[in-house]
Amino acid sequence: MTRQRRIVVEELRKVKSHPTADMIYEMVRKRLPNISLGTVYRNLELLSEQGIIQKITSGGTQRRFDGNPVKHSHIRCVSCGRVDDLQFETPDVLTQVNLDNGYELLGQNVEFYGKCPECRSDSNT
Amino acid sequence: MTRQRRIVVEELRKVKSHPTADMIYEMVRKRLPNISLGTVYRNLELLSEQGIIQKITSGGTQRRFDGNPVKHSHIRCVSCGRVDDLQFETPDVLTQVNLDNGYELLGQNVEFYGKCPECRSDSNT
DNA sequence: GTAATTGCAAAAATTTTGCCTCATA
DNA sequence: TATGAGGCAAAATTTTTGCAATTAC
Repeated sequence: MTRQRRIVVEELRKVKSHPTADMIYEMVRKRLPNISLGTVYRNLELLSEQGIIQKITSGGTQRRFDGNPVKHSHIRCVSCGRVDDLQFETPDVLTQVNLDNGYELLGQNVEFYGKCPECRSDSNT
Repeated sequence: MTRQRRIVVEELRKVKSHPTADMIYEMVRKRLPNISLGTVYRNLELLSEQGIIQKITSGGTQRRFDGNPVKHSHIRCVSCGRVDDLQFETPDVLTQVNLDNGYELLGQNVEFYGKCPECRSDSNT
């Protein structure tokens, strides 16, 4: 666990948002001005493989990361792409789905989408 | 509705899989050898804005598209990234979630993940 | 001391765009 | 025929990688 890796995790955990790799790069750079974007990518990849953070499925073009390793639901703004956590307990109906397609079911996640407070007020102007 | 756009839709509807833009490009190219990748991208974007097809949130680095404009659930293979449709009716508990975060709720989707038949047998060898 | 990691820069991969020509309605 | 769309190629964006130097344990 290098300094770079530790600080990537710390910065990611500091925010409740779900930043993209280059947002994280900018955040980390305030503390480690010499860190390179490649290192940030390499660490995000490693950390998510190890289950210390998670990659979240993204609607847009860029990946987003979540400092919370525990699966939970998100809501994504359809206007600006921002992703927030959502208090939501996965109901049993989801975990007990019966697959008939040959897949081994490993998990599930509910994705909500909507319009975030900022974008709502933008469209009111 | 040009020939290119029509054939993009036709090819996308032909498959039950959820191809990436360049997979669609290759499929369409068999019928229209001169089509350009840019056109495919432009049409996929337009068609999904118009609700004729949909972009689906993807775990990986590339976007995937779905020829079926009706929202439905998917299961993604954690090994190979392949995405299949899933017969699954959204339960009421999901549509009646009470948000307290200022978002306007527009919809929701359940994402399942697992290991596809091919990848299951790969790991058995 | 050894193996893993970093920084840097180049490359790869994916998506978007400008511009001029051509096709569609 | 006017407008929107296509083809091509360049650019922009996002992610990955090779390599020599450095760091963690």
